[in-house]
Order: sequence, then C-alpha cells, then structure tokens
Amino acid sequence: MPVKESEILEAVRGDDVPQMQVDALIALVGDMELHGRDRSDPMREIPARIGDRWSLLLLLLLRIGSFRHATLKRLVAATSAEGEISQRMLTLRLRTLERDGLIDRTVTPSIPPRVDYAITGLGLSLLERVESLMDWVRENNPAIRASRDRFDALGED
Amino acid sequence: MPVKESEILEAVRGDDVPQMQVDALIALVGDMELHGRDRSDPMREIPARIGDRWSLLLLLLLRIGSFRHATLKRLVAATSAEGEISQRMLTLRLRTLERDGLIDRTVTPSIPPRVDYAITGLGLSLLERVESLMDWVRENNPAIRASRDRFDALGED
DNA sequence: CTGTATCCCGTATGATACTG
DNA sequence: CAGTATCATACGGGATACAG
Repeated sequence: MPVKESEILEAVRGDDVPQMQVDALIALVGDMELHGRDRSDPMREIPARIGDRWSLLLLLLLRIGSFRHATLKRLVAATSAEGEISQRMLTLRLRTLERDGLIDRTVTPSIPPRVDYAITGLGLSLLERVESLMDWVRENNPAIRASRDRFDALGED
Repeated sequence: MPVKESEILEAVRGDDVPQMQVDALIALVGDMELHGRDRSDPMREIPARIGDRWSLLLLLLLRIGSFRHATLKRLVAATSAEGEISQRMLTLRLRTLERDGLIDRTVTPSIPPRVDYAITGLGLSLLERVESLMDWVRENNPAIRASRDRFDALGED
C-alpha cells in the first residue's frame, strides 16, 4: 500500500469516516495534479497569478488591446482601485505572464525603443474560465458580505 | 467627464488607440466590481484564497466529508505535496473560509472539545467554478511548461 | 482537542536611482 | 522608452510554547 494511502487511514482513525469518503480521499491523492506537485507547478502558480495584485488586471487590459509598457503603466493607474503599479512590479508581472505563454512581447528596435504587449490565445482561453469565477463572486458578493457581517458582529461581544 | 475617464484618455494619448478600445477601457472602469473596489473586496480576496497555499485544499477535503480540526491537519499532511500545515495557518485559513460563508464550524462542548468543519452550499458552488479553472490548467499544463522551457532557454545564452 | 500568543523568516511589493 | 539594481517594507507562513 502506498505511503500516502496509509497516512490517510491513520489520519481518520478514531473518527467515524465512511469507506466512501476514505476512497475519495485516496483518489484525491492519487490524482496529484489536482492540487499540484509543488509550488512551481502551473496548477499552483496560475491560481496564484489570478490572486495576486496585478496579473489579472493586466490580462483584462490586454484583452482589450495591445499596449506599450508605459501606456500599460498609465492604464493600470487609471483603471485600478488600488492606484499605481511600480515599474518594477509591472516588469516582473509581465515577464511571468510572458514566460507562461499568456501574453506576447514584441520589441521594435528604435530610438527610443518600443515594446508592445499582447494577449495570446492561451491567455484569452484562461480569461474565459476566470470570468466564470469572477461572475460567481459578483453574484455571491452580497451573500459573502452578509456572512462577514454576521461573523464580525459575533466577535464584538 | 469622470476623473478616471480623462485619466484613460491621457494614458493612451500619443498611441494610436482605436475608439472602440477606448470605450472598452472606460467600460472596464465603469464596472468597478469587475476588478474589485479594494483589497478587502471579495472580488479580490476570493481569488486570493484560491491562490494561497492551503485554502483550496481545505475546501477540496471538506467537499469529501466533514472533519474535525485535528483530523483535517493530518489529512492535509497526507494529501498535500507540500507537507504539513502549521496549527496557526490551519486555524487562520479555516476562520477566513468560515467568515466568508464557505464552510461551517460546529462546536460540540465536551471534554475534550470537539469541533467539526463542513462545506456549505456557497462553498460547493464556488468549487464548481474553481474546478473549471483547474481543468483548464490541467489541459494546458503542457503548453505552459513548453512556453516556460522556451523562455528559460533564451536566457541561457 | 482546539485553539491563542510570540517570535522569526522568506517572498511579494514598493521607492528610488541609474542605464542602453 | 523600457527597463535593471538596490534598498526598504508588509504580509503570508512557520516554530514553539502555552491555555481552556
């Protein structure tokens, strides 16, 4: 029996866990890709990008059109509720998105240089799934806020 | 004209941006909920939870069944590719998930005390959308890895 | 068993200055 | 313009000890 499997049996021992659930837990481990093999696994990093401060906004902007580095910086400042993005983070996030194949970077050698960023097909298809997630949040925003209010009210006693 | 709108016009001035794209950019700002009003907005925090180290795994486990605090800690160790979760983070993540209404916490006063965690309908419906995102990553994992390899190879010259 | 309190570290992010 | 380098800061996360 695999090590992980015996770990699961050990983990639930003493609790009254139905065999069906034990099987489901084992299946969860069996498909390691479900939660990612390690922290550099796309299965972990893509959701992390969606959750970080700037990547998603950059993808949303680049879905509208291709923009230059400096233009993108100004557009972030104009569209984000959180203010400006530092030049450093703009470069870092764009590099990571490019590395994962979600956006393209095109350099036009000239003086001054010109660099354009564009979303890729891969990036577009990712945005579709993320939109579905964002739709869920929009729909359930009131429920989440209500739950938070209830939770916070209890702590004030 | 709203402030943000003129900021956008300013941002793209000099670049040859079609009117359609300008309109789309303005629409993006118009719907502030699209990207969230601030960092405590569910629109920002829910994706952040999906991207953090433990929340998603906890939801996946609780979808299989309801478990006690200590059991959950052992199950994370048994199923995660990243090893154990600290007691501190387990409590913090569970509290946040509970506060947002994604899981329920049931206390049974006894000695020793017993606390069970269960996923809610809200949590289940969120997981459906997240599954769709995870499916995308699974499907496109090879493409992403290939893109990374290409990108990294260029830097080695 | 189910937490809370403290201290510590690594990484994401920011501010500023400098370069081709 | 499009970066890079350097230093500074905030926060997620971990280790350990302690409490009801």
